[in-house]
Amino acid sequence: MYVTATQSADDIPSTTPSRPNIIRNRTVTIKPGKHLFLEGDPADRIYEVASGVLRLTRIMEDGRRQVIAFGYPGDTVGFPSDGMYHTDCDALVPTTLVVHRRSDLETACGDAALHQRLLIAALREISAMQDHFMMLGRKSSIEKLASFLQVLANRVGEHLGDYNQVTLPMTRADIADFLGLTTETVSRTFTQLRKSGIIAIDHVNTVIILKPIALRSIAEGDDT
Amino acid sequence: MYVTATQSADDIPSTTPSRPNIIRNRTVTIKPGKHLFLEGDPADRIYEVASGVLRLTRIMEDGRRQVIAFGYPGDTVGFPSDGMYHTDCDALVPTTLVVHRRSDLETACGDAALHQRLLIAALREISAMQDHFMMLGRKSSIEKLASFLQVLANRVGEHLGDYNQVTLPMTRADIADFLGLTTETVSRTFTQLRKSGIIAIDHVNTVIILKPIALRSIAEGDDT
DNA sequence: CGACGCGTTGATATGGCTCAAGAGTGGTGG
DNA sequence: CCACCACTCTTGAGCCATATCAACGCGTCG
Repeated sequence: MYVTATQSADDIPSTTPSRPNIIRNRTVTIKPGKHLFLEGDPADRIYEVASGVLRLTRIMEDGRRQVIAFGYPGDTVGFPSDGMYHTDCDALVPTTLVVHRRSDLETACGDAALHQRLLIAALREISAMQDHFMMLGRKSSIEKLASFLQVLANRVGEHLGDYNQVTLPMTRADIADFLGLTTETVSRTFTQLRKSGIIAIDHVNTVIILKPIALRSIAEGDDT
Repeated sequence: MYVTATQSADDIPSTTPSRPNIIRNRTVTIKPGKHLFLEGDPADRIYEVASGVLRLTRIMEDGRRQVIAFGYPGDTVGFPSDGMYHTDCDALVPTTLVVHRRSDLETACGDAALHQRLLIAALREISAMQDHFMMLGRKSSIEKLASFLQVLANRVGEHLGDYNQVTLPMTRADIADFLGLTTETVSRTFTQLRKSGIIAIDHVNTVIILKPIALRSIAEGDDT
């Protein structure tokens, strides 16, 4: 019962608050490169990622970009403030989303369990962002990249024999803008991790973690 | 009816969810240097700053510190995730707080208006953190400091004739750890803004904004 | 008065940026 | 199937913004 392909979220018909879940929990899919919403758009919907990967970005007038987050399955995006979105959001790969209405989060009078789930997601978001602050403000480039791989490995790593394999759907530029670095530095740092035997790089976007403990100790800064 | 001085928030008696607001909206004050909570503490309370200034910090094992936020009147702190706090929180000046129970946020079955207010605060927090990301990841030291002063001036600036005066209750080290810089760089950047006539510095912790437009254009990066 | 914490300033070091060139990769059309 | 093009990734060389190390002034407090 998916709404296929390029249908925009805005095409979803509104339903009255009292309607049952079967209508409210609509699903949409979006294609790579397509925007789910833009900064400043009125925020009527909240999205849970069911499959795929989203990219949340902020852009300054002069073009400097910050990737705020990558949205993986289980993540919720589109929390509104002042009734609008505060980031751009697009898809890195074909992505399936469960659509909720903003009122599902903001008013408790509908589905209480859903309301609770969205709220918990917002609180988890705050916590995750606090981690990210430490990363952006106080970590070296190698610590940043190690932390990044560490988190991805835990969340979406696939076991490959003894090792953990991570597929990166984003470009080096995306990683750079997420970590507050340049693409060149990200590339060099990948090389550094590879040459020290901590990771192996299959195709550019496939990383195998050979020494998870070493990776973790770099990420935490126990190392130097 | 304030709970004075050093009484910890944990001393507040629990009330059943159905009890009226008069008990639930308790107020506490904490003194400078005293901790309201620490990272990892079980999070049973959420606090609204009524007066004063709080400091929210994260510390790495090797001592590196990131100031996550300063909590000014109107701000809400202590959003829990996994049932615990994820930052340390202490006071920079004597601070008065309205105490809410975690369940006031997490369950909608009590005071609906309060629930709503805490929820909005959480969403505003997410939005504010997104701004901060851009600052940490992509701005130069002078842009960071200009943004910081800009935000403070808007929120807590006092009009002083034609100018806007901001009192800084935090040290240079706090500002540095908030902006992802060192105290030396913060100090030098203050000097730079002062020498260019954009701000004046009265006592160390009192800044007068002489050229708000110039400050803003630096903060936004319209400048270079 | 002395000691300590904080802020400023100077000198030097360096991590990550910038600029530049080339190598890999994927898509497209002939 | 191959040639070409566009785009991404990698690597190198040099530079610059910010960190680091160090000295000193100033105010506060015991």
